[in-house]
Amino acid sequence: MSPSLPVGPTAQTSCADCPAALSGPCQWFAPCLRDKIVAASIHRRFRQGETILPGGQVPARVGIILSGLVKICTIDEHGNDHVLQILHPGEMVGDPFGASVPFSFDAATDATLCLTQRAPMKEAFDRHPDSYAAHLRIAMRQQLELHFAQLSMRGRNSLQRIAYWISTQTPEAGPDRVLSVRILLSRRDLASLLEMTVETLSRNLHQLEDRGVIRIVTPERLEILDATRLRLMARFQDARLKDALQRQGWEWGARAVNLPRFSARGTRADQPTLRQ
Amino acid sequence: MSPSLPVGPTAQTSCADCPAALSGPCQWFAPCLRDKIVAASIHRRFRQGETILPGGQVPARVGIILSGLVKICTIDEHGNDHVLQILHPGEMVGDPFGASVPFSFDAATDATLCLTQRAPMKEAFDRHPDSYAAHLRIAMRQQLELHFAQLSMRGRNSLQRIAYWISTQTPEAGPDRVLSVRILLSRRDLASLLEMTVETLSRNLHQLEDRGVIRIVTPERLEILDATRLRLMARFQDARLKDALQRQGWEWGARAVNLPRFSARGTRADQPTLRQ
DNA sequence: CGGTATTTTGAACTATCTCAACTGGGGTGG
DNA sequence: CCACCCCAGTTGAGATAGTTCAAAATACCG
Repeated sequence: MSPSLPVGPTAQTSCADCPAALSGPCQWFAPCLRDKIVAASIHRRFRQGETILPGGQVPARVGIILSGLVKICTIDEHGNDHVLQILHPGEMVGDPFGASVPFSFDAATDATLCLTQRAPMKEAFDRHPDSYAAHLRIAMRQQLELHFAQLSMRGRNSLQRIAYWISTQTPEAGPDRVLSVRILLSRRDLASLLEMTVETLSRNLHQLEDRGVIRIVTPERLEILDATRLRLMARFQDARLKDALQRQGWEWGARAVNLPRFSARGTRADQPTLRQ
Repeated sequence: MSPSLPVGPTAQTSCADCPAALSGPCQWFAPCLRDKIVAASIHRRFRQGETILPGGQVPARVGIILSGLVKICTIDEHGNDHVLQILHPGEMVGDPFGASVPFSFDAATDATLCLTQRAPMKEAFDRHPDSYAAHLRIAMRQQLELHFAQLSMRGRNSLQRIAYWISTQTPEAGPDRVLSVRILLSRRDLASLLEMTVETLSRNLHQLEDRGVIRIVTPERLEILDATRLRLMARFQDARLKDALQRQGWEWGARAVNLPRFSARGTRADQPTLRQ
């Protein structure tokens, strides 16, 4: 078993169709290190509702989601839990550096995870400082996603939030090119994620149906009849964001918007930052 | 100017009382690199409401907040902006690795920032891979804070949210040991941050006063009369979280809570993860 | 089929928003 | 110096989205 072989025999079967193979941490490491990690990995199936990692724990392993959905949730003092975020295949459960997160990670659907011992992974990180940068990028991206999720709630009513959520789901194109979305989450989880009661969720879904935007085939299967109107209702801001990304060449403090009463006051003296 | 000198003459005045001196990125680097960065830094004052960094820009500099508060905000299509997060002295504005963030950073109060050219800082990061780890830790902490902020909204009514916000502020002990809080944010910003209108904010503050929990000395100065009741109203979960952190020795999938219909079904066959 | 869990519907209730008017302090200009 | 203005903050009253509680309907599974 020479260390130059990319993957060992056990790994070959495991990693061939791994959704994290391209995005996850496994590919940051040199083959020899990767082998070690793979050797320390196990696949494990979790049933819907099962707790994968309870809050406040520092687990001996980190997990990468292979299939299914994982919900980050917190249980308040009344026993009702709030879904904060949904994690998809390829994303990580648990911090590889051993930080304890005070939220519980539960299987939102039946799910399989690739569990890796944290110790060898930590070692691999230390030997490959580059991997820190890679992991950092991912962390920043997740934070950005969180900000967006937060944004998708602000100033939106329940109908708009559902419309938004549906339009973020990647639809499957059916036989006659009808776009359909499968709701993998239970009504309870989805309602909690979208900050509303199951009742309003149900009512609003049917309101969307009444307005001819979607069709509820079965409770877990929707057809999107009017994608444009759906996005309008969701107040999708793609356009605005793209615009923002295109404006270039900004410098610090070059523009002041939203001036309250200071507009006329104050010295415009020191503007040390323009150019370079 | 030998590279072994910890700080150059310009820096000495600047960095002596820097709030980021202990927590910020400056202290991750070796003195010689730090000098270079300090040489490329400028202090700059921003007035309340001034835009420090508009959304979607990749600035040539990153800033560290020295004093004042910075709001991360986004302007929706109707022109009203939503405050997503408040940054405090010591925290960073702009990504040192040049990621463009689609949110605008505005001065919530008059504020001073230490602006550093991104290029030399990036260089310092690359030469000191350890600094990646340090920065990663900070990123994770910020993400955790975000999750908490999100949590502080869920399932809470406006009164509870204000109570929560007040109890997160660090109070100053007055002369006769009366705890007082200075509200640096405008009502508009605070209301936006807490997801309510200025009217409800005002009403709820006065309701807290009527209930004898706080006293509104001036619109921007509160006295906390009953800290215990305030925390109760805020539904502070410190206790629960501490509990969670104390439970140790957890392993993956050892416990299943919240079992829906799968409780009786399914094989309990493969539990490959216990011990080690 | 029969029992159970989930989803949907209904109707009363309530927190929050909206719109509009009022207040008071600080700065401005006569 | 005083009157005025302007704006942030406060208060009031009506409108409404969303909750709550309760019950019916549907889907799921042995």
